[in-house]
Amino acid sequence: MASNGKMVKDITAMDEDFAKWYTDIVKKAELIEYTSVKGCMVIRPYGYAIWENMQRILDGMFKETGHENVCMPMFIPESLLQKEKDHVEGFAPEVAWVTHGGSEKLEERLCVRPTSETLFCEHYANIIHSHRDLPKLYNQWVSVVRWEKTTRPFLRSREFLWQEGHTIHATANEAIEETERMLNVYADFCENYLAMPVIKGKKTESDKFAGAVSTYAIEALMHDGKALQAGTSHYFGDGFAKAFSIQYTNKENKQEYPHQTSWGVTTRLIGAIIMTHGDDNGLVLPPAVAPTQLVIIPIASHKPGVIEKAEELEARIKNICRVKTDKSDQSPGWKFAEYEMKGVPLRLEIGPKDIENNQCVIVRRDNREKYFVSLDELERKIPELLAEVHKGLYEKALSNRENRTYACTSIEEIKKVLAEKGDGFIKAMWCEDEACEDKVKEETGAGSRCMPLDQEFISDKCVCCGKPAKKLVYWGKAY
RNA sequence: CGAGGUGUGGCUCAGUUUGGUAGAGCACUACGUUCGGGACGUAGGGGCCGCAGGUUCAAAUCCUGUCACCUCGACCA
Repeated sequence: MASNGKMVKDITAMDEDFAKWYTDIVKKAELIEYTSVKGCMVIRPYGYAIWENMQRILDGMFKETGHENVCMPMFIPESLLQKEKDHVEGFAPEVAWVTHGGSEKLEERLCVRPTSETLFCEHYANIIHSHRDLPKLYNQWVSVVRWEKTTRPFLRSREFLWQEGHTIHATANEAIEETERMLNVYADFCENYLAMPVIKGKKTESDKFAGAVSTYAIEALMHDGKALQAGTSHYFGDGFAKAFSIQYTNKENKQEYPHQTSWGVTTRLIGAIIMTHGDDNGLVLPPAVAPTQLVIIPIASHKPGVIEKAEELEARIKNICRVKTDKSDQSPGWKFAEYEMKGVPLRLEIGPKDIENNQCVIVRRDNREKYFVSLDELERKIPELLAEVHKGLYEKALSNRENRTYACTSIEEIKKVLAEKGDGFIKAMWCEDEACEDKVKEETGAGSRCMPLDQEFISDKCVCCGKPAKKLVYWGKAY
């Protein structure tokens, strides 16, 4: 029982308060516990159950798109990591090295995987010989390690859980299609299961994944106005294939280099949920991934018949939602606060008065709306309310994003908007010159987030240099 | 790695200026009364005051060193 006291003040306040609010939730909702290894966290059962639900849903989506799960080693020999130049340059600063096996020094040190492209490539080189061997559509659920300097639970930890999809195709087009397909799967997942609206877009050249030809991402806006990259999908071209000598014989009996992709989402999505839906009373979980979707709280449970009725209801509704009954001897008020802190979407109160009237009280977590529901109606009403909670969360998040998205046509305007209205997404045109991209970030603090797939026209001039603009870019401060 | 800050029961902190028996609230344990928004009473358990030296009759408090963590920069799913 970790929860105690009230939440830390207004979440819309300054950065520092927001950070405090966030770390408060991860502790009090019993999502994580810190460890003696800096930047590494224990994901507690409640937090892990959220991840398990995400895994189950995503895995189903991956199977539907024809992907198979595999498992690569945790260690990458240094020579293997170094085969692709851009890739190693991007990751070298943040990898952890294994230098000893037992008491003996290793001849070649091994890095703890920060991502597994190189391992997949080595494997592809072994198994791909003919066009008949393509495509290969793989995915793995593992943890990776990146030796970050500053860390924050779920958003940036030194070890984190993720899924990484890796695919290899005969043609560039097929690989590009795969890259876009998986980006859409992620967007679908975020919007329809996590109730979190996202912007689908392409990263700028300077913001690409190390070794990629192009990187796509979904970007979400947290309710403090900062952007969070919620998932990425990369197209590699044949760069890795060349570096790792992956070749196949095509139908004309010629040697060809295949084209690759990779894509991933991480436990960072849990952080995204906290910062998208959470409020002053704690966590708010989207029903699709909530470990408990409905908690039954008996009122005056010492009185005859109350516990029995609660148990009876639990048995009845356990087939239609994930339900739990709290029979502990805490006071009802304590329990209300506790399950609000933990973000349980629906609360069902059942007490002597209700039993007398053959009804119960159901309260929504997202807006605290109260419903008196006849006990005969539960099977119909509960799924309906869960769907409404999802809808309510999505709409609230969407309107927050819309209210915090500003179209600007000059650096001065960006500065003014950010100063007057606070952080958010800035929509502005760009000439595709990296110098302008850097200058906008330097002067306003807002970096380029992505070039949305749905391009809009705001002006024909670059927000920075005034030369002809080529792309609409979303800019923002990011986690 | 640069700049600031903080280390005192599980948590949040007071006490440090001016050295003199280690404190509070919450949490925890037991029993009883409660129960529709974080209940109440009674009794209890839990500390080398981050660590190491020094000054002193006496150090959480003063001095020196050291370590850890946090915030802000730079880097990042």
